[in-house]
Amino acid sequence: MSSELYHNIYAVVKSIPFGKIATYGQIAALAGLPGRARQVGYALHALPDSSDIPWHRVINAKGEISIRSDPLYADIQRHLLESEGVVFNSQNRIPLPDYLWMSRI
DNA sequence: GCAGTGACTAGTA
DNA sequence: ATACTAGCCACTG
Repeated sequence: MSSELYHNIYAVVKSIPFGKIATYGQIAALAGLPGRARQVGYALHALPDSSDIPWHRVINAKGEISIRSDPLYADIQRHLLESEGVVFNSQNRIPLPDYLWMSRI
């Protein structure tokens, strides 16, 4: 099932540049779903692995990788991000001001 | 149709 | 810094 809003979410995620990240809340707001960050997570969850959507560039508001039912994906996501030059700090977090796609200001 | 779940977030303590 | 809470709403059984 692919509603127009889901399509919108995917379009926004696709527009995140290489080496940059965005939060679920940002994606929701840009896709016309202010305050519905959970729906972004659900939309990405419904994505097939073969998708060309850069889902790994979406992280939570703390700069951490959100764990799915299968924790294996956290490793995959981290690896994908590191291959794009994203550096994690000592707490396994991404310094948001350094890599955030769009400023929160 | 109702209740539980979840790749979330901002607020409060 | 961590822990808990309310709000959020599509999806699932």
